[in-house]
Amino acid sequence: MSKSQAVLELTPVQTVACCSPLTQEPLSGEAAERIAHLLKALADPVRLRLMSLVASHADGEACVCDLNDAFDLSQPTISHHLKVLHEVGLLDRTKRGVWVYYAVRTEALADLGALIGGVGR
Amino acid sequence: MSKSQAVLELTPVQTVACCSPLTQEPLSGEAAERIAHLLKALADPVRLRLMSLVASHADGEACVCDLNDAFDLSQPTISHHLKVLHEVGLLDRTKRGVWVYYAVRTEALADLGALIGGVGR
DNA sequence: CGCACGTATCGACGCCTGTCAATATAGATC
DNA sequence: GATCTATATTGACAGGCGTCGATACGTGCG
Repeated sequence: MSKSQAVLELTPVQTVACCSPLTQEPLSGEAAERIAHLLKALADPVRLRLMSLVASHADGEACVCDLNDAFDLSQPTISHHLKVLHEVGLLDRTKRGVWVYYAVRTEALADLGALIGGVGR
Repeated sequence: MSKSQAVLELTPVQTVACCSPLTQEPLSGEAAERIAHLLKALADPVRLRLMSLVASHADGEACVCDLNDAFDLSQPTISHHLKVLHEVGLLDRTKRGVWVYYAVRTEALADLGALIGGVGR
């Protein structure tokens, strides 16, 4: 129950970044669970558009208020999707005053891409 | 209702292989739907293990009977997962006699990886 | 202090999906 | 043709997930 192991905290992406490409050797059940969890976070049209919106925004970060306007969805829904992406380590979160800015963790995306695509590192 | 447009049939991977990386420009809603559909196919622990099992099998293809044994799941369930992977174009299907062999479409996986990882082509 | 505004959390609802048992289909063998 | 084996399909059920409205939290401002 204690959350005292903060020293070893890794985001889901980080626990996966080390793995060899999908096609190199049979995946352990545990590794498969971790990767699937990560992919599920990305496997939603709204979240994909959020990632690409944030990434292609000036300065590589975007305020939630900007993102809300890009969709016909309620604000809590967008907030929910951003939380999912942040929790797996695909988005960074920064609060400045009342506004919250999200930025894409480019190296996390790259690791995931390499894992799937099977390109060496 | 007619299935007479076979000439233009593309697997989901093929309709997506052309796109620029996620981070390059904002995704259209339609493109996001297509990519999400693809990623959903891959975002399951059983299907990930199936892909890696098939890929690392001798000759790059595996018989369904081999795959069944690798899981504690019913045969219809494995068959279902293989169908999902085949339908989006990630697995090739070949029938030889009574046996069915699946093979990984490596270039499809590579395209998807590049799309996510953002590496140029 | 009190209010307005940006963002997050909560609870509920409906749909999608992974799983199974039962059954169907198709090829091989006798 | 009858039967056996490998794979696919069907229908049903439970749990997961995307969405919303309502509400809470927190920060800046008058």
